[in-house]
Amino acid sequence: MKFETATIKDIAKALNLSTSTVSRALRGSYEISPETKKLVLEYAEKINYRPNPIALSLKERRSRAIGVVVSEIANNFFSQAINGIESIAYNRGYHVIISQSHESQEREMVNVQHLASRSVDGLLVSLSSETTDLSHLKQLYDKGLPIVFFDRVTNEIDTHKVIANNTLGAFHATEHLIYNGYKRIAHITNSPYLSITKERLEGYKQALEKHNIEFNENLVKYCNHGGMIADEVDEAFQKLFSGKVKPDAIFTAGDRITTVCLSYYKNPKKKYSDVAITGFTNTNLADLFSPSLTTVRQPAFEIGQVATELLIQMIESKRPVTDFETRMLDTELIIRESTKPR
Amino acid sequence: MKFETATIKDIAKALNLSTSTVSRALRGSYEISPETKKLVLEYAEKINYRPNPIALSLKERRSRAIGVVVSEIANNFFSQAINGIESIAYNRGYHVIISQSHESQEREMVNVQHLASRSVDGLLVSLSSETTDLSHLKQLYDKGLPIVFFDRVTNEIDTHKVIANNTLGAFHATEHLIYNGYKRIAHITNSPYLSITKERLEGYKQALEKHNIEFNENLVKYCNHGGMIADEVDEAFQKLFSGKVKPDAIFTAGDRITTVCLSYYKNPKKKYSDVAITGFTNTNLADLFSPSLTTVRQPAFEIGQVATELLIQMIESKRPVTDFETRMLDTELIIRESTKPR
DNA sequence: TTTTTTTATGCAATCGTTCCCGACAACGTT
DNA sequence: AACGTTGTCGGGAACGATTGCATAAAAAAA
Repeated sequence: MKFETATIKDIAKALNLSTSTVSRALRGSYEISPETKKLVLEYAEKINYRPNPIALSLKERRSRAIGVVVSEIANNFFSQAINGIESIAYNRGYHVIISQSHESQEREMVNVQHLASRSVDGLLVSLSSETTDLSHLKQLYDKGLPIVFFDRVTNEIDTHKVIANNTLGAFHATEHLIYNGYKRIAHITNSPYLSITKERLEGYKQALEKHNIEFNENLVKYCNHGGMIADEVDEAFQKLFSGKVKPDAIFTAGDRITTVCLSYYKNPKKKYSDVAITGFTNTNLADLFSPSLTTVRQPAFEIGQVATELLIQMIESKRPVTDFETRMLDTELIIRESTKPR
Repeated sequence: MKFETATIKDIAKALNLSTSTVSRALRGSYEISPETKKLVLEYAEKINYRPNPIALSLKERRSRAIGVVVSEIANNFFSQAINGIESIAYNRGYHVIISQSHESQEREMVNVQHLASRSVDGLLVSLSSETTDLSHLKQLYDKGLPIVFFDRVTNEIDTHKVIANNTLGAFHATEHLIYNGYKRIAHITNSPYLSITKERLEGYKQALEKHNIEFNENLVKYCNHGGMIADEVDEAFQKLFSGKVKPDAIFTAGDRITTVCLSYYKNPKKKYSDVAITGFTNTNLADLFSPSLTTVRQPAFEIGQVATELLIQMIESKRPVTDFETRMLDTELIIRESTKPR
């Protein structure tokens, strides 16, 4: 099945003009006489002419499209960030092409390759939890493809980065637990490769240190796929509560981990009602859980916006950008029942 | 900032061959001698040559991209459906470009225009709740752009459609409420323009009729933006409970409406504990609510898959497709606490 | 009337790729 | 020796749009 659109040639033929004249008339060039211009414009309108963006891309060597690579759009943080990305991109005349890595380095590489090779003008990337090898991105970046990282960033590539203040967010959440009397605070977190994991762990440690609570390695559990595989969260949870020293609070890092944890937490057989729980998540259903969930909320929409602005700035810059910044946006601790003093 | 990639010309020049020979060697044409082929292939590999998809699109008059138009990716149903779409599309070598209408006819039109004009080979559409005028889609469809509707469909365009069995799903949910002793069952639903609204209302009515409960117009409230604007759900809720005959159960249609309703339902000031609640939603957090929520779950992933298969079939068909089908997939009623007998 | 200037238009190259032809060896057949 | 095959390869035209340059006709200046 083929889909035929009117081209500049059709107009030229119909009006007995050359394609150049039509092209210029369409773009309102002063060289074209008002009558011809009017003729062309009216005919173009009549047959509903639209310039072929693909031909334009080829000519101008740009596609006016930006690629987004995230792990899962079903994750609240990312769907909100994408809304932020779109809000800026569409206003500036850019398409947004979204692809998901599903936390797999393999799929991330394939998607990036797919998006690159001149079909996008720039990339907005949040790394998968599996990613340790950045050569696929580095190669493209070195060739001149603008890339901005957001949320899950890397130090291996020197470019703009936009992140939440994860360390401070984790610090506040942990300190909040401490203030409410909790002492054995477990931390279930994402893959240790991720920047967000390191930053949040750091905040967690800082809060413990400030309040003279000794850091206990055994209270930190890593879920290498960010909770995408429920089993790994299950295992982390089991291990935490099968040890000698059971935690009296859980601090989770990551949307998926938080909700999956909550479902174990609500296990009807075992009672965890003495255990406090809080975590990073951007769900807007936290009020509806029982107990309602204390959350660390990231400014996802704004992160998406800022990252997009920086990327478009890079794309449209005449000279290579060499001065890079890392924008950090504050998180918000929303206190609800799940962390109240017992 | 510009991003340079190696082209077939670079290879030709380096190897002192013509572009045609290089092109043929790369595609493994039998006309090229094994030695030349090897030479070209090795050099291409060395400089990491990737064919320019834009040039290919222009030449082949197809982009190997399909456009998706949904109201909100943050909606669980849609993000799951998109996963289904992707799973098929990527395997068949198609890109997926997602755009959101945010329940606005205006934005839907802009996005569709943007996606069309030869930059996508076909469209997967779920209409916005505001859409009454389909001329933008009709025009493109008549020109030969393959379109498949899913979830929120229309009769005005004769093409493939993929939907959940909304009528039966609504019927089962309503009947379940009736079996559990509820009699004054309210129905809070989406915009009356939408196919899903009509179908679910129909199922609701059928269940009432079967059990000899008179249909009461006042128990049905419409939220014209599918719950995107919390106020309209608020109003619907208020009206239902300010009347003389208060409902003893609520049946909601739509992800957003269901969760927003739940938050009013959990209003700490007013007590709705006698009121049962259930609705269409694809959240996987229903277990975590309090009370845990009885839901009608749609096979979102499968709907996305089937729609994509049908679309690609249309795109790749040599002759215009004239035989259209409407695939209907079963929903699943998952019974939890929120509808238990009181 | 002739020359210069202005105005309006067309030609052709370009972007990267494919593919229809045509070119031209090195054969084998008559 | 003349011709047809076969195997390799290059030339060049597309695909749709833009744009520098050339050029025709018309208008203005000489």
